[in-house]
Amino acid sequence: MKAQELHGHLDALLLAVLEQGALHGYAIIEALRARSDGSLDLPTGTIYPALRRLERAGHVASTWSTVNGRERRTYQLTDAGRRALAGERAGWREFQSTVGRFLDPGTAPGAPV
Amino acid sequence: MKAQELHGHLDALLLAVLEQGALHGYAIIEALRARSDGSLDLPTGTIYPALRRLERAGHVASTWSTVNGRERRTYQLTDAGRRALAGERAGWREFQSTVGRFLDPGTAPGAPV
DNA sequence: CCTAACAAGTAGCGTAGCTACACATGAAGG
DNA sequence: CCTTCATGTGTAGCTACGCTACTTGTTAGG
Repeated sequence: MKAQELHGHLDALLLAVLEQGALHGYAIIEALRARSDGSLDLPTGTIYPALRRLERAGHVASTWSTVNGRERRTYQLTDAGRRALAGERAGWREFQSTVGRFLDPGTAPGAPV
Repeated sequence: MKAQELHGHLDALLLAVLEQGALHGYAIIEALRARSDGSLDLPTGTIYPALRRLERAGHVASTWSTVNGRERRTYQLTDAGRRALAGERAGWREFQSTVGRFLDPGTAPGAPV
């Protein structure tokens, strides 16, 4: 999948992944790849800056820990992040229904696929 | 709707609108606004360059005409454009399903909205 | 006359994901 | 022992693309 299409939706994906439990950056990349069956294979140069953006926005918080001599920065959702995720979900639904109206002819929004 | 999210999907929307018949730039903007119930209100600075991109790519062709003393540039889908639209539709479905896997099931475990 | 709607267009900006690096440790293999 | 790979974090610079703000021109209405 062309990952450029993610533009504007990556934050939502990161928040959604972290919703199921705190993870460190590298694990987030693997989680995205696993849960998307390999469709989403995002480079570190995309994920790390995105996580710092989310932290600066207060949507995630990070804590350092050392595992096997390696430094890990584990990210967890904040309350604000959880609220942001809800907003992102609403935005996604609107986006999906709006674009779908043009690209999914015949598929009524809300109808079971 | 935040229109920035369109990133990478605008071409598909334009092709989809032109699929139903040739239109000039201004009319395309109005068609997008109408068919999206006002959600998509795109500025000319977005549409005109996008149409020239599509023309350069060979996905649309344009013809000038004069209506009421006003110059109109009418765009119509080419065969390549029709094929491109089919590809964009496939891409959209994949994108939708991939992102949806992260953002859609979230409402299930909590409370039905 | 002046403003608003119609119609097309460009220059320059900002956001954000990508490429290509650098750096460090631990495990595996020759 | 040394190399290579997987793990793990991070930055600098590039590029794509939609947006803001502007210009040009015609017709219609107050």
